[in-house]
Amino acid sequence: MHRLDESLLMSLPPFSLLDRPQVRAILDRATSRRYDIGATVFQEGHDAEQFFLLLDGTIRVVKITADGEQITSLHIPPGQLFGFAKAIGRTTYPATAMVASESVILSWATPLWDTFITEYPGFAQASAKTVGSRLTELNSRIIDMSTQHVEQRVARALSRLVSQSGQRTADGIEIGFPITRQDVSEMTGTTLHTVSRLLSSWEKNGLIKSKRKKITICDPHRLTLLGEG
Amino acid sequence: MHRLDESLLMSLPPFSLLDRPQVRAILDRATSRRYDIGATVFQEGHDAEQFFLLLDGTIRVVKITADGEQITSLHIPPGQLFGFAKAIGRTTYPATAMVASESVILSWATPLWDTFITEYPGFAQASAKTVGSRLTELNSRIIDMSTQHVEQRVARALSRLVSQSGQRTADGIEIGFPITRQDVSEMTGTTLHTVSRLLSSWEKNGLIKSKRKKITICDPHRLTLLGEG
DNA sequence: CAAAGAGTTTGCTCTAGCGCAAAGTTTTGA
DNA sequence: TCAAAACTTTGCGCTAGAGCAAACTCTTTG
Repeated sequence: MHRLDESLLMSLPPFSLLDRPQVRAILDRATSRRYDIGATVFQEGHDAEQFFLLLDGTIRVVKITADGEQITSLHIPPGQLFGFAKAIGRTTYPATAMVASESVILSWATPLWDTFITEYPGFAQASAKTVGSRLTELNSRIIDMSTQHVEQRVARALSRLVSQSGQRTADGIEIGFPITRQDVSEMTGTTLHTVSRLLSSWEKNGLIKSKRKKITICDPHRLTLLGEG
Repeated sequence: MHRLDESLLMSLPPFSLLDRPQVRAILDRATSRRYDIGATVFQEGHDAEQFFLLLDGTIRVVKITADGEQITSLHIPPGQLFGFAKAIGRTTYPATAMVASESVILSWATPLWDTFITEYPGFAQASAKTVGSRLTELNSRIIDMSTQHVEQRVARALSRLVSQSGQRTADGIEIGFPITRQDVSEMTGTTLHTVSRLLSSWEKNGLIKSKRKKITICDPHRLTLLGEG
């Protein structure tokens, strides 16, 4: 394995408050690995032996409901820590992490978490921020679900995805990883049928374009308006 | 103000990993205050100047939606820390905390958070647990909202409330603070009408008893079954 | 003790969106 | 190259539950 280049990584959220030697020290203890699409990084309930940093790609974090249905609880964009059970006082992973698009992931053994937290206050602060933003995100999803209609929820979900991992293309901004109607329905608490109908009608209005597993937002502004009901 | 008795408080979650002198030190820096029902402890968006520990009573944490509607994001039972913006990397409160039943609350100036965290690893660990359980709770509410019908959601909400702050009475277990149909509807993303209808029908079946602002679960087991659909 | 206020119940109507079914399309892989 | 598998679209009927309206009951207060 080649040595990781700290200068490229220093600007990532978890490291932004650290100086170069600190980042160097942390990276020197990391393992880097590439994962294919569909791979499982860790599974709900398993012992949290490692924590992770997504360098490139997308991770989908899913929970399985009592009756076997699967729902997507969040998407991790590159540059974020995930699977840090230690930070939330757990010893097992609370959800399953799957690779949504080919990813490069750094990992560390869980015991290092405490080391980093105590040795690098900047790291502690940054990871608190991450946890905080998850909390905020979940909260606003609950609000959405309790007050918004599905059209608005789907619009918002797409907006979020685009802002996390959108990529400019000729037609507009495209969601940076393969995503099915089913996926979107799992994120918004609806059915793939309804999502399909919505996307079709939006496509007719020129709001989006979509292929199989691909969604491109042509008019992000109008989409946002839709989401605000 | 009289001196707080550390021996009574040592068993509370935030202190359970600390020894007596440590708890003593923390308590010596706390301010204790009683709040009447309906009072506001802090408001969303305001500078987080303090963090809190609920000794007795109940706190309702609410968020206001874009269109002015208010939704209850969680209830704090006695013994829990709340308003710890620092722990989630924020400088302002992310929600509003209102007093749901007459409460006694300890508070500390926010800068002390860092002091406690670094000086008392047990405190850091315990607060991570609290954050973690909030995360878990929100997550499972999202799952509920996306997969369960309102009858099941309401059943679960009542179960949660009862397990957090239930009090034995002659008829069964009663929710330990005044709560309206409207409140329940805000917790479950439905309307007070639907909640009222549900409670009425449950009352006919002998599952619950309810007065104005009071709900008593006569048959907790059957309620749980209902919640599992 | 009246009168206002706060909370609850119930009836009725209407529709968003689910569930089911079936056919179309794209991709995979043998 | 031809199935089979995976994904998507569309149609149709149906119901959970929202929205609205109105009456009822308990509580507070002047």
